[in-house]
Amino acid sequence: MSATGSIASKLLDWYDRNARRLPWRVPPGGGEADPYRVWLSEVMLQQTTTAAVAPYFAAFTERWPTIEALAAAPEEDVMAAWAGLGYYSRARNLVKCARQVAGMGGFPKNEAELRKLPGLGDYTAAAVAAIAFGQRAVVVDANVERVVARLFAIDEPLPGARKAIRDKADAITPDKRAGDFAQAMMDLGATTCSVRDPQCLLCPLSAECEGRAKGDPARLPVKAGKKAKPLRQGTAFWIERDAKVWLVRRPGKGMLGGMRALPDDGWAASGDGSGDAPIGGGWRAGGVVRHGFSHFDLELGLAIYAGERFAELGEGEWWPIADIEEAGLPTLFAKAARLAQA
DNA sequence: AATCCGGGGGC
DNA sequence: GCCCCAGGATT
Repeated sequence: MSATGSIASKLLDWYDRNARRLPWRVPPGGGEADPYRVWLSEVMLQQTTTAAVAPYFAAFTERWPTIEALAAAPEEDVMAAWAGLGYYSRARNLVKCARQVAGMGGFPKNEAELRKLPGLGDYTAAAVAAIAFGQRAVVVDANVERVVARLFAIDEPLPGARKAIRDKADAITPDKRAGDFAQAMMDLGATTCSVRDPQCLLCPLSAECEGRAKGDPARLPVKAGKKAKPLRQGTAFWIERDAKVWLVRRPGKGMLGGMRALPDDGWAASGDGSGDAPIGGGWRAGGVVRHGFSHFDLELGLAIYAGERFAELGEGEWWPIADIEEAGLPTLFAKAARLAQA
């Protein structure tokens, strides 16, 4: 057997004995996967840990058991159900994709067609093709990047090394059991071949691993340096009347796009907020919320309304404060709402 | 090729 | 605090 073929068979053998049990996963040898559940889980798992996804996956599949059910749901219901999971363009694309696929009578079964669907990039299209449809596809996520960079001692820093890594992943991907192979690589990267502390003594590929042979596999993959995150300041406005609070809908694109929110002063990654309140009258300081986003940190001051000029309010809705949990506020504004009621 | 886009867990 | 995570879309 060739060296690359040996890697796949050793890994699959390891997977048969050590596969993680995950809510969206069919165990090895456990039968057919449901493409809807595979797709839904893969989208939720984009840049998101399995622990964070689990409760959302349970809630979504309970509420919308099929892609037809999801396709029929109002977009705002899906957005609210996604609240707290982050990267909200995923939720908008989820609805768009569900409606498209339901209209087509089901998911396309090959990678190239899957790749055309909204919210499916190179990774997700390959993962669905392999896991849901058993197609041979080269599935490369952050786990696979790490395992492959170590296995072949690839020193070039990411993201420049992407092509070399993909080529090596292609070379070791088997024709059969491509879905199990992909999940096995991810399990290996998530458990044994972990970021800080690779457990080479437990690894089924240790004999083939060039990174281990060279010593210090934990240094791989090498990553380019990151930019410093700027600190931005902004204000959110708590306007309360008759046990209700004034909420707005954020624009469809950009930060927290399409999500329900407190009115704010236009803070952004590129600069501080204006400090301007949505209506005139008296305001008092209600404290500060600190929140980290992927590319900047935010200090969000909370201003609490003490006036009566409610007629000046523009577009929005009065939301019962007792039901604030159901408003689907992203975490930043959920924190601010808790502060306002404290 | 860079940049924008969330949030939470682990150390 | 810092790094990371079953990435995709846009520019």
